[in-house]
Amino acid sequence: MPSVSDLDSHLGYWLRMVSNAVSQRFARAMEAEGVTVAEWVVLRMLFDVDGIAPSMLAERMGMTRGAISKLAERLIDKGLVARAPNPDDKRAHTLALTGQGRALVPRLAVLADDNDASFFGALRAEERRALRRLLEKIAAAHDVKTPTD
Amino acid sequence: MPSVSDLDSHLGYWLRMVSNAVSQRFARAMEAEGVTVAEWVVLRMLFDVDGIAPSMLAERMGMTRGAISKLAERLIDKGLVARAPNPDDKRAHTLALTGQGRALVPRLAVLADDNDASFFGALRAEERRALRRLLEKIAAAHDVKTPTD
DNA sequence: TATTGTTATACTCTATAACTATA
DNA sequence: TATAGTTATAGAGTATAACAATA
Repeated sequence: MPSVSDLDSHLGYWLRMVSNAVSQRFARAMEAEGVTVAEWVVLRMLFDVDGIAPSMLAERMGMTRGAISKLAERLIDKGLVARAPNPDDKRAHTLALTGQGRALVPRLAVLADDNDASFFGALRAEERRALRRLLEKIAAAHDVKTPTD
Repeated sequence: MPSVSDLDSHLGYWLRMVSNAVSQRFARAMEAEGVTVAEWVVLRMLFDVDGIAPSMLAERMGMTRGAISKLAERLIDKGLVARAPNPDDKRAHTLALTGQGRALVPRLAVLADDNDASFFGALRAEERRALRRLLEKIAAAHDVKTPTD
């Protein structure tokens, strides 16, 4: 008979449960620094490319411009990011870290490293490499946005 | 120098990006049936254990009772789930699928199967098994809630 | 007209805490 | 007092669409 597949037969199910657990734990760790996971990603990207248009950020993060606007607003309120007009195109803006934001990123990076280490420490180094490779393969096949695009 | 680790050096980052992509795609597919991903999980669980207390459901899904109440309310409004008083303990309730809910689950299961197949079809069968095993290992090490607990 | 960015609106997910009824 | 469940409140994440300014 064509019966109903089990919930846990779906890889998507496992992926979601594990990913949510990792993210929730990370979010808790970053609460002490007053930052959310999505905010961390923005800060980390700005750390590298300092000075980028909101639309570019949206493109790289796979989000809409509206969502980026909201994120940026919160980071500006927190004094971590600054928004500047673009002299060449008066419609355009540029987002960049403030000194405070730039100083915060390394501290957050430590939390990210720690969280990763403690969570994926359940795997051997070889298994971690395998997981990484599998995730990258799926991402590549489905145009999942990645920070190095 | 003790510089800042790259975003994509974190497994948690990749996991989140891929998981979000899978879930978003699944959510889109189920929109046509008027159901969300969280609702699907509840329906699928009720399909097996028909007749369960909200508190048990919360336990199994790793959610709070408040969150389950809200989910249940929506499913009741949609006519997919029924809430009944428990005669033995007048504080307690029981959640169960309606006929309509029970009829819907197999259709949703097909969508879940299709989504899984199309997303993880980028991997060979052997790789899918490996991914599954790695995720289960992490889940086991961190008390991530699973449907078969 | 098209594009950049913001703002308004809306909905899901989730958590905490207050509350009600019962034990 | 403790427990089962609901309800209230709040914030994060996300999307769509309307809007303003500029190109």
